[in-house]
Amino acid sequence: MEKLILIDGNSIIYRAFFSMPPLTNSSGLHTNAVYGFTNMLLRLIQEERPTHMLVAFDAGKVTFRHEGYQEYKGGRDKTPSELSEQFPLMRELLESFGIAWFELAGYEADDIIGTLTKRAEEAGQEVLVVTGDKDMLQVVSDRVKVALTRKGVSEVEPYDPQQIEEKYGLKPLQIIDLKGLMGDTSDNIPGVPGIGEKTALKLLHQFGSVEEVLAHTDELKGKMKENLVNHADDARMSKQLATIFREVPVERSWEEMKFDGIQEESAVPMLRKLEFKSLLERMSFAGGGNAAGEAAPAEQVEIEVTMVTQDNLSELIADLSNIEGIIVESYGDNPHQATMMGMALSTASRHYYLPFDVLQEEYAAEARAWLADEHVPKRGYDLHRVDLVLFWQGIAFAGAEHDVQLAAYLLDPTESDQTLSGLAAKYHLSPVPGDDEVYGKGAKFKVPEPEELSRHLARKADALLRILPLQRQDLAKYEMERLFYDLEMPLSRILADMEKQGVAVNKEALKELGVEFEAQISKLVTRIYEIAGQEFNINSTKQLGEILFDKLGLPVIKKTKTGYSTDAEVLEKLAPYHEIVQFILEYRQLAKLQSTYVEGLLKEISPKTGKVHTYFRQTIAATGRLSSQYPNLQNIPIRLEEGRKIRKVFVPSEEGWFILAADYSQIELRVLAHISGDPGLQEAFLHDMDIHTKTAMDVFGVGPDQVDANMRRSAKAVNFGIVYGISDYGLSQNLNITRKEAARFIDQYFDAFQGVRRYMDDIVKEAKRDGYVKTLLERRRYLPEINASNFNLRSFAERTAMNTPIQGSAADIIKLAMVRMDEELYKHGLKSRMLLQVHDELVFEVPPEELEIMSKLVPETMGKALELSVPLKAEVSSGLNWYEAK
DNA sequence: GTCACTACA
DNA sequence: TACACTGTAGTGACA
Repeated sequence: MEKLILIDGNSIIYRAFFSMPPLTNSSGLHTNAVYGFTNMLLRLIQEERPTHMLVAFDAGKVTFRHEGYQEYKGGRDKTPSELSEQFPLMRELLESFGIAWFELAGYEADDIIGTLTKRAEEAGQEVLVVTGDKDMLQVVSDRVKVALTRKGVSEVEPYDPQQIEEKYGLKPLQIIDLKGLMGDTSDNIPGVPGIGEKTALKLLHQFGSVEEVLAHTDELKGKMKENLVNHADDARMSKQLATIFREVPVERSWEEMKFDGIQEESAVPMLRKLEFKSLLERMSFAGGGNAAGEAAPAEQVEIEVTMVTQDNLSELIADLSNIEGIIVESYGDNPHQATMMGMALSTASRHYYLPFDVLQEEYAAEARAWLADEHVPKRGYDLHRVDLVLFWQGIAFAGAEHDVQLAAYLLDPTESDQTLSGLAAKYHLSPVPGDDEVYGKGAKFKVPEPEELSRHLARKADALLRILPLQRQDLAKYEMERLFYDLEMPLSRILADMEKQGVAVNKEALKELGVEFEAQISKLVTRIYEIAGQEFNINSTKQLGEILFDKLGLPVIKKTKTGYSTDAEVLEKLAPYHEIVQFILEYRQLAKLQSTYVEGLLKEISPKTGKVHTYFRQTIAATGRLSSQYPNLQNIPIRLEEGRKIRKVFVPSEEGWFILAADYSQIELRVLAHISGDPGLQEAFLHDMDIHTKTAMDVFGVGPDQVDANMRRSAKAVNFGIVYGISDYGLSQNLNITRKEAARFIDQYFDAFQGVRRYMDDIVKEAKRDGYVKTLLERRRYLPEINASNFNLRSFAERTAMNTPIQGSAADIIKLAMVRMDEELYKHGLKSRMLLQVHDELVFEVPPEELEIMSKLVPETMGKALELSVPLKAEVSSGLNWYEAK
C-alpha cells in the first residue's frame, strides 16, 4: 500500500519556532524551529511509514491572492530573523533525509498541497496532509486525511470526513464557506462583521453555503441581516480567498516524491552539524531505529536445550570454556531468602539447563569451581542477585564481567522495564515471554515443569547473548565503559560482600526499646481517646480527620484527593488550637518508630546469622544513588533523639570491635562549586568555611558576626533548594514565607553566586538541546519532558536537569570511594569490613587494633576519590554502636 | 493495588 | 494558564 505524506512547511516551521525555546548550536545558528520540525518528521515517519513524501513551502511574498485583494495577509508581523535563517537549513535537512520539497512563485504551500492531493486522489493513492492551518480541512476526502498540529507541533489530530462532520456538522468543502463568513484575522481575511464560528456554523447548517445564506437574507433579521447584506461582497471574496487552488503547475512526479527511508550517509552529518545529539541517538541507525522500512521483530523461534544430568554432565564440563552467558532464576523478592529455580548456561551454539539438584551433587564440583573462579569472566543478568542466591545455597560465584541489567540501567536509568523480555523488545530481537506470563503472578505463581522452565531460561540466555554486543557498542558510543567496567561492575561485587556480611543487631536492646515505646504509646492513646471523647483508630487518616475537623471543628488547612490532610505540616499549624494535636504528633512519631524500626527490624533479623542483611539495589535510582531494602538501612532515624536511639542496636559483629562511620561534608554543594565554577562557592570550600553562614553573608551582604540564627536557617534552606532545582514555591513552603519573599531570596542568592546562576541556566539549555544531562563520570539521565508544553511536566524536568548532575555526581564519588576503600582494605590486609553506604556516609566495623589506621585511611580515601576544584572532606567517628559513631 | 504518611540523604 | 524543591523504602488503612 502506497502512502503519501504532504507537509505544509511554512505552517509547521512557524509553529515549531514559537512553541520551542530558543536553541542555538555552538556556532550560534538558531535551530529551534528545525529541531521541532525534525522531531515531528521522525515521529511521522515512524508512525505512518510513508512511501512518498513532500514538503511544500510558500515562495515569495506576493501570491495570486494579492491580485484580487491587496491586503491579503496584511498586518502580519515581520518574520523574525531567528526564524528566517532557519528556512534554508530546513530545506538542506530535507534533502539530506531524502525527502522531496517544492515551492513555486505566486503560490502558497496550501495550493501546492491541494494540487498534489487532487492528483493523488485521482490516481487512487492514500494521502495524509500535515499542517497547522484549519483551512486545509477542505481537501479531506475518503482518501485524504488532514492532521492538524496541536500543542506546537508535538502532537497531531487527524481528520477524516466523519470527524469533520462530528466536530462542525459540515462537509469538508463547507469549511471554505465557514471561513467566508467568519473570516480569518491571521490572514487578514475580513469575513462578515459580527459573525464568528458559532453564528457561521448555525447559518451553514441552515442554508449550506455562503451563496445560499446571501440568497436568503430576507429570512433573517436584526443586526446580523444588516451585516450580511452590507458585507455580501466581503463574504464572497473571503470565500474565494479561503479556497485552495488545486491546479498549480507542480513539477513533481509521483516517482520524485518517493521516500526510501532516511538516508543515513547524508542525514547523520547534517544532524551533527545542527548538533541534534538526542535525535541522532534516537534514530540509532545501527540498531535499526526508526527509519522507514525497518524489519519487523523476528518471530519467536523454537530453542533446543540440553538437560544436564549426571550422565551427560561431562559434555557441559568440556564446554565450560565456551559459555558466554548465564541465567540463574530464583523467586522471592528478597535475594537473601530467595529460592533458586534453575540455571541456564549458553555457548554461541548450545544451551544447557543445569538443575539445582545436579549442581549440588558431589560429582558437579567442577561446575561449582568454574562458577567460583574469579578469573573466568561471567556475563549474565542481575549477577548481584545471582551471587547472593547462590551464596545462601553454599555456592560461590565470582568473576562477573558484564551484567546486562546493570548495563541497561546505565544506558537508561529511568527505563522501568529492565527485564530481558523488555530488553529483547527494545533491541528488536525475537520476543522473549515475560516472567509473569510463564510463571503466573501473585497467588498464581508456580514453578513450571523442567521442560518449560529450561526452555524459558534458554530463551532468556539466547536474548542475553544477542544483547551483549549491542550494549557494548552503546556503552562505547556514550563513553560509559569506565563507568560500567571500572565502577559499577566492581561495585556490584563489593555490595554483595557487604550484604552477605550483614550488620549485627542487638536483639535484646531492640526489644527493650520496643517495650519503652509501647509504654509511651499506650499512655498517648489513652490520653487521645479521653480528649476526643471516644475511641477511634488514630492510624486511620480518615477517622482522625473526622475527629479533628468534624467533631472538634478545627480549621481545615489542606485537603488531599480523598479527604482532609492530617500530615505533620498541617498538625503543626493546628497545635495552637487544641491540645490533642500535640499528642497525635507524638503518637505518630512513636508509632512509626515502633512499627517500622522496632517490629520491622526484628522481623528482618536473620535466624541464621542474627544480623540484618540489607539488599542494596544498584539499578533503581534515576540519579545513580543506591537504594536499600529488606530492611532499608538508609533511613534509620537520626534527627530526633527518640528515633536516634534505634542506632544503638546496630553493633559490631565481633566482641571488642567498633563501629566506624565517615561522612562527606557538604558533598553536593562541593560538587556544585566544582561544576559551576562559582568563585564565591569555591572560595568557601577552599577555606573550609561554614557554608550556610557564608551563604547568608553573601546573600544578605553582611559580615560573619552579623549572621544570626534565622539568617543562617534561611541560607541553609536556599542551599538545599539550589541543590534540588530551586523554585520560589518550594522555598516558600520550606521557610513558611510568601512566594514573593522566596523569589527575592533566590534572586539575591543568584546575584551573590552568579556562577551558580549561569550553571542552572546552561544545564537547562543543554538538557533542552540534548535531551539528557550527565554526571562527572558520564552517567546520563534522559529528560524527555524537558520541552513539554505542559508547565508542570516541563518544570519538573528542568529541576531534574539541575539536580541530577549534582546528586548523581555525588553518587559517582562515593561509589568510587567504596571501590578504592575495598582495595585499601585488601592491600593493607585489614580485617575491618565495610558494612553500609548511606548516600554520603560509609559505615565499617573495625577491630580495636585497626581503629587508628582506619580513622585515618577512610576519610583520606574518601577525600581523594575524585579530584575536584575544591577539596572533598570526610569526617570520621567511632563508637561501640552506630549511635555512638556520630 | 493505591494512598497518605513518615523516615533518611 | 496551573500549581508547585531532588532521590528513595516501609507501614497501615482502605478499596
